[in-house]
Amino acid sequence: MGSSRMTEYERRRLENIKRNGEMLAALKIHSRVSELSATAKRERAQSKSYKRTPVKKPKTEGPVVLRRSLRARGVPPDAATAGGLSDDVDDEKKTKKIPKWNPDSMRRKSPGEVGPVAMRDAYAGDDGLDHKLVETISQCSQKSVLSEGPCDSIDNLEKSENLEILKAGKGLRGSVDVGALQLKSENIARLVPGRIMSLRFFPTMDMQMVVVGNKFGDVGFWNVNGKKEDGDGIYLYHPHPGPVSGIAIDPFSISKMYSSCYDGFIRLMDVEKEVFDMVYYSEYTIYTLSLCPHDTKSLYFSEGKGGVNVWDVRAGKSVLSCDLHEDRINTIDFNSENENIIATSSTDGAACIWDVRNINADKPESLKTLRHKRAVHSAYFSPTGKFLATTSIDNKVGFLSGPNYENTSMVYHYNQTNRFISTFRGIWGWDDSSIFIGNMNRGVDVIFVAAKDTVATIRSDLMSAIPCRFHAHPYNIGMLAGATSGGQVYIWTLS
DNA sequence: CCACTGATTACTAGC
DNA sequence: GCTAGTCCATCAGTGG
Repeated sequence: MGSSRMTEYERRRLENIKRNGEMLAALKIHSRVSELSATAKRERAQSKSYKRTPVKKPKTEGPVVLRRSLRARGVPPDAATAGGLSDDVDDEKKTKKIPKWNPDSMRRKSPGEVGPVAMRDAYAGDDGLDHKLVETISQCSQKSVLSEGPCDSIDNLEKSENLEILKAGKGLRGSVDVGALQLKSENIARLVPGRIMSLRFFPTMDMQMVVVGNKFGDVGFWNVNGKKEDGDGIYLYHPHPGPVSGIAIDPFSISKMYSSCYDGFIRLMDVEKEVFDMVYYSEYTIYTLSLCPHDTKSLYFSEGKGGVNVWDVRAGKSVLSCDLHEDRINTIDFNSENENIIATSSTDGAACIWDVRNINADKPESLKTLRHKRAVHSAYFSPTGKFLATTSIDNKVGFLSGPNYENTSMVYHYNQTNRFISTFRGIWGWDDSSIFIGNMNRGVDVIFVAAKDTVATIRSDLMSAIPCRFHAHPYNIGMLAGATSGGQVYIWTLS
């Protein structure tokens, strides 16, 4: 590499930075929200943060063997070891390659083995609070059982559509003035080290609990109302050996939380048994995980290059396994009005709507396909199910509408994140009016369907990083969580 | 068709 | 405050 090449490289790099700066500047003009804070010194709000045990000695184990997705290599499912727990422990597991750039994954015994892991063994904090999370969730589930419903606050609701929605395990609906969403300093915390890949609220009104999964296989919990003596309600676990790609909590039993991992594992955190149980393991990379809302024994997840698997947790077997896309599937979402209808988004550039009762595994045909010019990173149905919103790195957010989703509209949104920032995914709030989506200027853009445009940007001086993954609290209208690639979580509230 | 290479440039940990 | 390290994303370009 000669010095003249370096100079040329440096020049191109500066040009790129300048060009991106101009793009951001254009975005700023577009936004109707004050940009006063864009260059202002940001206050660091890090009073709350995860705590972990000291780094254990890195253990070098045996010969290094790289596991690769068989599906990605075109090996048919029969030839793979995909399947349930009856399969023998894969020897490769014990010699799994530990990336040298990831000291975090070496700090303790990696739970990359088949079988249950006790929650206390997976606890990664050093504060002696390893049982506090169990107590908190148990108390909450106890209440739910007594009230014979998802929670005991149903009586406080108007006897309306919302009651039915709650009983069905769905989220509540309602409109929110986005201008009223506030980010308070006590609602910011760092839950895990490194990049957050998945984020969920616990579906209950009895507490405000978020859980995140990061790139190192850590899972962090935050009881937002947790007391200071309880570690601010922040608890860190390490149940997976690699990136946590999906989290799903049973809306009828919040003591059951599923999580998936790039390394092919699905575990069930069962608070009653106090273990991270092994539910599924295969050679394929699992990119996303979803729980069927009305049939919570059915896990839907994506495998390898374009595959979808539907796993019956009770029976311990697959009820459907087929290739729906040409490349990795990034999200699977259920239509709340008709839960036989799902939407998938894929790196192959398509977002598809399917009827799960009618998928021919040999020749699957979608009800509807929306094509983007590049990879699609999410496809989510609106709260009523009447719209589908897609997010693609082709800098478009797509909306499908109409009785058969025959109407398409594309809205410009800058979706270029670099390799250190997770991709943006536009998520719905509590009604069909708009979606929330991160932007590279440390804000949350609100795109209104009717306006086909970004009509507001939520910003705060307290945000020190880009929020890229979001979840709207299913039962607490106006409570929005955003996660960053540095392990932080922001929670906006209405008051 | 696939495998590989190179560029990208936000954030945090740690001095 | 500043700097080094990050490296399981993604795309474009290449070479077989």
